[in-house]
Amino acid sequence: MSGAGRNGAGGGGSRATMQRVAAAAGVSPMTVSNTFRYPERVQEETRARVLAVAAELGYVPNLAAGHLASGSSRVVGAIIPSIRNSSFYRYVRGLQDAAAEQGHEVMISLADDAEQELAAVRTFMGWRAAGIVLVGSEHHAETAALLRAARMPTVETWVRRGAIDMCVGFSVEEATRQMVRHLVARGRRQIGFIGYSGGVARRFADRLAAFRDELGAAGLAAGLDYMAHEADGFAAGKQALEALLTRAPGLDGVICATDVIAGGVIFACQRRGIDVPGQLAVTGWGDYEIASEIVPSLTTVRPRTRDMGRTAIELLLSGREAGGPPPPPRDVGFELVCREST
Amino acid sequence: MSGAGRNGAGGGGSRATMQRVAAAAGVSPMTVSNTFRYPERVQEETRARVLAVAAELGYVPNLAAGHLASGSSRVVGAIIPSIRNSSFYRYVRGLQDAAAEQGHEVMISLADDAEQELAAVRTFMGWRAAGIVLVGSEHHAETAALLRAARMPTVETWVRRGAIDMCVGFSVEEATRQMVRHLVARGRRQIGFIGYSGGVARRFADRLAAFRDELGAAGLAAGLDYMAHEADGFAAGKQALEALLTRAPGLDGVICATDVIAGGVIFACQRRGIDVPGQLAVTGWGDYEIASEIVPSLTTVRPRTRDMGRTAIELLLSGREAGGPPPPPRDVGFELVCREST
DNA sequence: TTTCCGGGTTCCACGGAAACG
DNA sequence: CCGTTTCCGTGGAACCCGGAA
Repeated sequence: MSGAGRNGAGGGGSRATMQRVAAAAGVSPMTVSNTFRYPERVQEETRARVLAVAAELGYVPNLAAGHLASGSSRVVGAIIPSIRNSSFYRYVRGLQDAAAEQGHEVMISLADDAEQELAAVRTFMGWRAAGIVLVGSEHHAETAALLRAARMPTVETWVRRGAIDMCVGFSVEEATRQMVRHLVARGRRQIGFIGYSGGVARRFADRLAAFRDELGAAGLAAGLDYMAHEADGFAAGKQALEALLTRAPGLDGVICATDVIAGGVIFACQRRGIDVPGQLAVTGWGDYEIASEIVPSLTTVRPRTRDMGRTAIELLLSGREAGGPPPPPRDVGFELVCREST
Repeated sequence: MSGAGRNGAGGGGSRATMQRVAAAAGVSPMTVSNTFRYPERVQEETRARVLAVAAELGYVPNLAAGHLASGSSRVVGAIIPSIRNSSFYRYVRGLQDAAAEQGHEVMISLADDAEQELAAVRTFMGWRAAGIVLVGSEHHAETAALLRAARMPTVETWVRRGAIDMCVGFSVEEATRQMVRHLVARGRRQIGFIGYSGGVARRFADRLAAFRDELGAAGLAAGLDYMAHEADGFAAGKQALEALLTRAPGLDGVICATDVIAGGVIFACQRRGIDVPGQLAVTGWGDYEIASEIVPSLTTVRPRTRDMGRTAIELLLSGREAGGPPPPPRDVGFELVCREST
């Protein structure tokens, strides 16, 4: 750790403070402060001089000090489980755009499991973020306790029932039911479901239940499901397809928990010479970009991820009374996109 | 009660401070501080009591205040241009893992253009981050000026020549040359190159030059290249393939700037009935997961993205003397992965 | 403008208890 | 047996940088 100087010298590098800039520019510290926070309050000439000196010294106002003095930080923390797929991209863009409109910044932290998520929550709380956005409603017990005890404004996304504070999502049950009805209407009779096991498994529990329920309602058997290891993306599809075909050689439809799994299924079908959708109908989830490009293109669920991001910020920065009841869950809806694979 | 402070604003909601925790636990603020920063200095019994009270109040030490007081932050800012593909995932994991080992946190900010990148740099500098990691060497002029003036430790990644401070990457020229030689050795004679235009175009300039140079060295014509619009992922491949085939109906090999473009090319070939690799050899870049799963699987370049992330952190936290010369660029290498598509 | 914090850390002083002579 | 040293947990004072009255 290079015990660099007691103070400054090493590390952060920036020795520039408001005082120094003020001295160098021949103005008072207050003027420097105003130059950055309320430029219109400072005469143009003065402002230009201050900015020039600041640029020369590499000075940027110390947000930590500002935050401490003003008591409000303009940072929103977003914790996401993975950046491997494009729907999170749109989601994060939604967060950032909406936050920027209100003069806030979004900081992102990646967390693959509940443990890491908790650590990230601690950090954001340490920064006294204006709010925190999580994905899903499965968290470390301590995460929920901490956020609630601190009354940190929190939004859980991608789910319709939050466990902590506010939430925004869409009905995965309804989407799953529509998928099943779609396949049944296309004449499919032996339909399987592929999800992920592991830490994210519970995220798929509702879908699996809806899948079974709707199949039952259609008078079809509902025992065909397979949970692939979550670390496998496309490979999960291959693995699952093999398992399902062993159990049900007459399988003629498969509902996948993500477009990536569905893509893996399609690739596996290409290798095994199975015709999609002739022999097997395949559906995905998420409407990632690959869904519209793969051959055959993929029937999938398109959630309004960008809206979800925007709505999360809206909820977070709505300025609800601390202690007041949380606003009701928001539903941004989804859309069934039918393509060649069914 | 909620608006305890002079300016409520509803903000963080957390009114828990060290003082309050100390009072509630019947100890001095110092003991609370020690409990969190140097647990071993505090007697176990006292520590347990403090932690219990802290949990109850939802108290987490205020990092802004801490950083202000100590003059050093344990945050590394990473700015990445996109989270649409899996190589950034591994890269970010590398950053986070390495940072965690040294007790640091990585905060991520997404920036699609130089303007946004500069804003993110400002924010991280405002928080007095311990260091900043950027992607590429194409930045806003002010970005470089600011970072240098403030002596902010900075690492540029994915490139071998940095413009600011330190850098880590691998030789894209050498990788491109190997690709070309690989295709030529496979008997290809009309080889095209597909990259992206727009803001990221310059990132591909070196590759394009190496492509032309190596083709020339092989005695082949090197006029076949196409820059697709960067917003298009897979679709760019389709678009580019059509353009190239129009110009060169005998096209028998194509080098793509990313696996996603290559995937798009393969999908387009499937639609047009072009046999890959029979009629057309296709190569990608990045070894995203799809490369090994798509049919046919993709010959591609596998950069050591995870190592790149780790190395970036290593450089950043190496504790170099402020003002000293930056360490030489680091090369983490790459690997040519040959698969079915060639 | 000046002054006074905000919330925490660093450095050092304090005092009780155990160990030593 | 008592006085003194050592150790260690705890608390006090002086800041860190910028915002608001």
